Amino acid sequence: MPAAEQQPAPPRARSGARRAEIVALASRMFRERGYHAVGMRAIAEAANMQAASLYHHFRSKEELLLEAIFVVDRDLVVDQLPLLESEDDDLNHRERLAQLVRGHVLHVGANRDAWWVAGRELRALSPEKLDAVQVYRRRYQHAIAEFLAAGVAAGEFQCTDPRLTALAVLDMINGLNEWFAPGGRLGISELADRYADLAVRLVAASTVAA
Amino acid sequence: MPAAEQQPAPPRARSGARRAEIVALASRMFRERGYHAVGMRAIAEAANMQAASLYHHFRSKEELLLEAIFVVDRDLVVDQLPLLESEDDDLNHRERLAQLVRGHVLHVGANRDAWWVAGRELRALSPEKLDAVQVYRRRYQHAIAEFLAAGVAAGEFQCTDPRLTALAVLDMINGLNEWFAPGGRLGISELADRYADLAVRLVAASTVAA
DNA sequence: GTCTATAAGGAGATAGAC
DNA sequence: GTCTATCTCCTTATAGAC
Repeated sequence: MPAAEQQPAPPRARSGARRAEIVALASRMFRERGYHAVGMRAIAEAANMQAASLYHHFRSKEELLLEAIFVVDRDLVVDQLPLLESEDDDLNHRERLAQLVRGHVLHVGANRDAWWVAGRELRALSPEKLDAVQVYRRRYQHAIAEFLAAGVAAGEFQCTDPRLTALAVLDMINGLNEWFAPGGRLGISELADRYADLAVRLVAASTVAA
Repeated sequence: MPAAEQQPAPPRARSGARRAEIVALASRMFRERGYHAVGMRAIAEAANMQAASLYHHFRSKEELLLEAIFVVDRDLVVDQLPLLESEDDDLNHRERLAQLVRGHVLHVGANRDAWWVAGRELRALSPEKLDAVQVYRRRYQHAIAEFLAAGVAAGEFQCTDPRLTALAVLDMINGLNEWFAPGGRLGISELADRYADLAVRLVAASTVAA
């Protein structure tokens, strides 16, 4: 995560360690109480510093939010796209879909705070920052829709509206973040398997013999 | 909606018309900008009054929020439960599930603002008010899980974990509210039909010939 | 039922010392 | 890189006139 930060770079701090700590900590607070309900003073207190010191690391509260959201959206796309786009794979579409869903569920489980914030606090971003995030999001949705369509063409899937089904699958997975908590009835890896099964059922051309 | 308001009643205004207008208007603003980002002054301005006048109609901003959330959650349960609980129906489980999903999708489409707020601003409620809402929500989830289990027992459904599948179906539908907008590629009644199909695919015991 | 005026406090952000 | 002190503005909510 703290790799590859050679962008135009914010005018103040650009280094990683402390900055990343603060982002993680703010993500958790945003998740628990909501972006607008958490003040810079509260974040500073959790980081054992004064509010003014936060402005050495971040230009504004919104930059803090963007960092939490953007990194997660970008990471998921980077992790998952190869699975969708590789053509010369020896896996069939059904197995690749299952892998994709498992990977997505595990990513959500491993980054609950950031996913929660990414899912619910987009509105707090300025239009330009919002666009930067949604570029990744649209690319992911589009890739999944294309993949489902390819599965239909290959005779493995049956799906009247790949775009809609892609959204339905993603919404199903993202909803998990609303109620999942470690230590519950089902662990995240069990959930990954079950959601993969559910997704396959949504598109499989006929009943599947495992 | 404005019927049956003979509860203990808030100490100030208890009548309906203006109050309901303000709730609807606040719901839209909460949806667009978020509960904490919308001040009482902004709500008052939209209602063509001063902030202080709002406190004649509502004891607090939180009471306004509760009204938006609670009515919607309660209404959905009241509308949908009969479909799940009636036993002597001549419809099979598959058709009843399809009806349930259609009803839910249409309800979301018809109450977008309120559903959005109910889905995302629960945290802003005090613990007692939150509980009052979640009683309805849990009842609905439980009824669906039981219904799926009954469908399995009847040999119509195949479903290894009805509780999880109930959550997955609900999350899939509620996700719709994130991206649905009237005038888009698909209208709400088309979406209702397609989501009903998807839900049936998730649980049907074998491929379904319509 | 709506108003004006205001209380009491919190917000994001900045200046400038160290 | 962190501090103290402060600016400016906005927040929810109330008091009391009309």
